[in-house]
Amino acid sequence: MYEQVARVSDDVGMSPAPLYRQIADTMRSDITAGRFPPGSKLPSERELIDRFGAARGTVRAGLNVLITEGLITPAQGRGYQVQQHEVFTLDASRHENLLFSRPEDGDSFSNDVRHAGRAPHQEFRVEVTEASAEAAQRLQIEDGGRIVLRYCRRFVDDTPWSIQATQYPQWLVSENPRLSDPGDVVEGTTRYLADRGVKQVAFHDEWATRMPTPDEARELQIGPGIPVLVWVRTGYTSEKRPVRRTVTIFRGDLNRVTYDLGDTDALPTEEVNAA
Amino acid sequence: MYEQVARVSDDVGMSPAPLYRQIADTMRSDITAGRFPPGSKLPSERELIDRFGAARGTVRAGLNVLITEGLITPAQGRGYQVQQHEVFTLDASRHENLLFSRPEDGDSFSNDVRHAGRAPHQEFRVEVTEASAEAAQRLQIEDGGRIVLRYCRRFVDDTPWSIQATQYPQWLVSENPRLSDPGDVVEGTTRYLADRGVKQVAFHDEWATRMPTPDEARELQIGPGIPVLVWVRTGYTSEKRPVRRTVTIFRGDLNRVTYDLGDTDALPTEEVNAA
DNA sequence: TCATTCAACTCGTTTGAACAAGTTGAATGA
DNA sequence: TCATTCAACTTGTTCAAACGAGTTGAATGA
Repeated sequence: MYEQVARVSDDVGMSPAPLYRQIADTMRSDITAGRFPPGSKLPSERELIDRFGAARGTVRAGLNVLITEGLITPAQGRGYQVQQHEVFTLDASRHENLLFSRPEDGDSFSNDVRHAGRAPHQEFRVEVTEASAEAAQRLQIEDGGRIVLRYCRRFVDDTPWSIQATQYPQWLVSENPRLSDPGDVVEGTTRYLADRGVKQVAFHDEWATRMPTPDEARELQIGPGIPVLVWVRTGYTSEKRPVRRTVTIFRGDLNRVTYDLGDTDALPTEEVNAA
Repeated sequence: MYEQVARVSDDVGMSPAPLYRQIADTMRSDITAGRFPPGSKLPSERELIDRFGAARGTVRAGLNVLITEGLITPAQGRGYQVQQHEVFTLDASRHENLLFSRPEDGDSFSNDVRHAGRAPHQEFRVEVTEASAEAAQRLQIEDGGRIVLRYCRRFVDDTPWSIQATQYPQWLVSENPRLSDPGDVVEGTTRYLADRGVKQVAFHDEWATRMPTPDEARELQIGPGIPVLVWVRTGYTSEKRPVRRTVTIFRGDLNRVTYDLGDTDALPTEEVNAA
């Protein structure tokens, strides 16, 4: 009976929200209502100061809320712009079928991106290090054993997309030297290994999200308010032997992941999964 | 030839990093180096003002960087505390085997949480609405058709863990009325449906990350710097018929997800996957 | 002993000012 | 015409001051 009264007192009886939050709330609903569509420019701080009758610091505090929510991006000299994302979807469960793809198709990233009509680009770097305790455990090698780290930073149309670090145990690299080739392995490393008899028949995937470290934010060119997706895939051979551990950091605003599970015949043949 | 000179000028020749960023960088490395372990308190603003010789606003700007990185949390009157996470791992691929579990085990959430020695708690709410265009398409019903929305907010030891909204097409609820029961379906709704002949044999999962909306931040009790994981699972029967679409919002700092793919016999039997 | 009060601490909000630095487009001059 | 300059914008950084509001523990008093 007093439900509505209680609600009202939640709003009215409480001390009013601080001004900077009112500014944030107002601008947020203006954005989500479409009055400032993605890619458009917000009013300048000067205009907002006049509109809300607030000091500059207060206006900036309000805008900062929206920045940390990933809604807007500031640019010195140019104003604030509403974020516009273009989402790329990765089908992680399809990747287990990668071994059956044709070798001339190239690696799956370039493949997917080109299929979407975009231009892929990759940078590689290879390092040899000692395995950390965790890496050693996951790759089932002795503590402090050698591993080869294969870094890869990926771009789509020159926009940084993901950074990847794959750990291979030394014994595997010795038998498959192209893994330590700092250049691209055109057909993809998984395919390369499979062709040489090291078939990954099972994967353990882990997904998490967090804010990027400063290094990651720099490499992926993302500012505050944009989280990253962290993907850790461990690949196993049929002898239960782990052969690689890949850590991929995705820009959270640009990427989605899908898994198809169970009797895939029961799934719609043509997933019309527009975001 | 001038490569190195350019590099040096990037570091030395450039104007020094602004003071608030120096403060952020210093405090960040203090934290990551373990000088302020998780759960410990940072020096007060007053102390940092003295240590860095900066104005209070500048110190706060520095700390704000760490807040939006999810590293620290401020509390009025109590100071800044280094974040401490306790991560809960959800095995999403195991859930496809849920139908073969024993009915008396209860739903999988309560199950998992109790298995970890924690106290689960759930709140339910049910609504009947018209399907949005997207919902109608995904659930393969006519546009504007009725759907039943089943909300669930989950807690672990009274900490908000996730909020979930499941859409069921009206025809399914008519045949299985307990779906519109605002209370808990003890054995889990998937199990309940399976027992009544509606077996979900395939799933399409989508994962994404973003910053929470203000509503989500309130419901999950998370502040700036903590992203959410968004999980959308669509369940299909063997007749290729979608029967539900579940959207789950997880606190990103508390949750991890795993998938086991491929020939699971090749995976280590006892996953010692400590974070 | 025990509950209360309250001073001294903490962070939260807001103002106003000043200068630095990046961007843009119009005016300028070759 | 075309490149340059520069004024007038934009956001970025920093300072100083004041008051509000939550927390804590020691002093106080019953």
